[in-house]
Amino acid sequence: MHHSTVSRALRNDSRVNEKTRDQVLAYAREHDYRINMSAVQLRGESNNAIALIVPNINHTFFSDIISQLTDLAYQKGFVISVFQSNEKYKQEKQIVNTIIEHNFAGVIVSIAKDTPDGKHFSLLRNLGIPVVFFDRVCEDINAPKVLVNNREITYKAFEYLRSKGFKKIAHITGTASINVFRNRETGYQDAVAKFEPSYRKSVVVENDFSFEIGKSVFEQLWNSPDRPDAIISSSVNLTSGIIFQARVLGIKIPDDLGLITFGSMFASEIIQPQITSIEQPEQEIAEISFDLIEKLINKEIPADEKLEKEVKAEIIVRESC
Amino acid sequence: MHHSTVSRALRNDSRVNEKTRDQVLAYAREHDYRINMSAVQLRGESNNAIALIVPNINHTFFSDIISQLTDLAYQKGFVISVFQSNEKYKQEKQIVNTIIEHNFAGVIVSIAKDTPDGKHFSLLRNLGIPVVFFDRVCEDINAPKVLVNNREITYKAFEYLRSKGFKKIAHITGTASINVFRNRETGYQDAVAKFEPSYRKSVVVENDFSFEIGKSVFEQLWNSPDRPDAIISSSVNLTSGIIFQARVLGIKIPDDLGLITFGSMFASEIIQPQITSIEQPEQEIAEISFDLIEKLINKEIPADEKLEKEVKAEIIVRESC
DNA sequence: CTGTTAGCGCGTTCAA
DNA sequence: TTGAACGCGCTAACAG
Repeated sequence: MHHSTVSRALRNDSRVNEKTRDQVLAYAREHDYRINMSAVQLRGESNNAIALIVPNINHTFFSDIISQLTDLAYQKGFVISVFQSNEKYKQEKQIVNTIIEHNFAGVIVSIAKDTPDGKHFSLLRNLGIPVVFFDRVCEDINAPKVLVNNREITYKAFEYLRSKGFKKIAHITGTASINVFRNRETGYQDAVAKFEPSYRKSVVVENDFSFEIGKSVFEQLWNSPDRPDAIISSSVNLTSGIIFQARVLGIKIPDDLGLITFGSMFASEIIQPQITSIEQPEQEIAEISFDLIEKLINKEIPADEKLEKEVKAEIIVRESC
Repeated sequence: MHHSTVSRALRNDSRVNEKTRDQVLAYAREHDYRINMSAVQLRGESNNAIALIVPNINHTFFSDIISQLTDLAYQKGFVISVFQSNEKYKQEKQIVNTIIEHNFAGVIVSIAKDTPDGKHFSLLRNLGIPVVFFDRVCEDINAPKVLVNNREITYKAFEYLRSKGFKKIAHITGTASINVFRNRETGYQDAVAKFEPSYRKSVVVENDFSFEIGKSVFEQLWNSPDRPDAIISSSVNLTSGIIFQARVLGIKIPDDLGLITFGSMFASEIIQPQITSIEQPEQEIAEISFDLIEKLINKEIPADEKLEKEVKAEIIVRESC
């Protein structure tokens, strides 16, 4: 039997005799035959592996999205391959090289903190590998993007704190070079301008968000002349530090200090007081991102489409303000 | 210039003229030329992508190991590609198929809860792709394995609880079909036999460990005739539920109930009381696993070597017992 | 329905 | 030092 007949049989090509096909399949099963994807890809055939690049796997927001995407992809016959940039532009570029070399079908990405531009991603697209950005995006490149309403929700968080009687609301967030944190800051500034122009305090944490940084930033803030009576925190790691240090200093939440945090605290049920939080719709982000990359791979959308989808975070009211 | 000269130049083959090589490299850079890995692999060349299969990305133990492995791999020029089996044997087999089809250099794996045997992994090896198991392993296959001293540490946890005066120590753990939980149970049974033969209570949770399951299992246990005065819990998710429900029922930890949990609670600093925990050396597990897969890939170890490395978990004493 | 041929991009021969 | 020819495993196109 000729190998091209075998090839057809294995792909259930209708032109092959049933008996022949069954014979081939039986033999293949018997001998654990596997198609060689390298050869398939060499011929330019499609490929069902999608690369997912995240700054940090070890972070609830991203690991939730990874899980969701993996499940979605399986249902559609795709495989998600996860890469961690570790917040480093350099590693991100290395990953992009690997993706090019391994000829992935598409890429879903949330960029590292210090990624200055999207040249490496343009390159991907020039080589025919479509890219979808989510959450943290490159602004100098036209590509489908899934964004969170950070500006709006921060504004609303401020508004909510005010409605609870807090007057001196501070904002602890990340570097303005990332759209996510810049937009939160804009929302904060807008709210300050609207509601309480007399108090304004933003703390920008350039380091990685951590428990320790949260402790020290909070203590410094508390002991400064700008002592706030409420805080909007951009990260659960910082928030843990804030809660801990507040406890150390004998500060009562929410009596002495109101608190709203972006992100959900693991086991938030057993932390007292339970922290009011801004929850981002991870599942929706995953769904939209996957839908977009699938359409790009199938060329239903051009790869340089300027397409921005916004999803809405929401405030889950608990006990901290 | 002939393409084979170009090929040589790109690989820094010594037989090519320096001037020619520089010319080629300049041109390649200029045009963003990338080598086509499919073609390379088709020729049977090596490949620097290592697949990592975990039951759940969204779980501290595994996401820590993923992070560690990713960093280690980068330092050695490898790329880690993470796959989530979602605790499903079926998905695990699909992943193995993908790995075969994409011809990964090697696989590091911790198996799903319902994986009955290691046939799919034997297949990998028969096809020349080496496998290293860590934590949850297949017992019917000879391959390098990285194991945690679960039996011993559970025994010690029991011993420690006893030293604190607890008499009725229960064990909440997972299905005995997984080596990890079976060994913990053995450690528990050994300790019971040694120290306190009059009380013995194991609860095996077959479902996925979750906050809700933790709540209900604990409440049931507390209201049963076998009410314990201390618990060793196999999962932080279960533990959260236990803590929550204990609070609901007005049970004081550690006064009414002693508690030791496997795994670290996120933000454990702000949970009161702080929970005494059994911490597994994620970094060491990652290092040993990577070292083993690297040696297997380089054929410094035969792929079917029966090689078991044991790492030691340790008890971090906090306030819950 | 099945066989034949050609070529995907690369690296390895062998020859020049 | 370079070029030409071949084949890795597969599939599309064409021929039978």
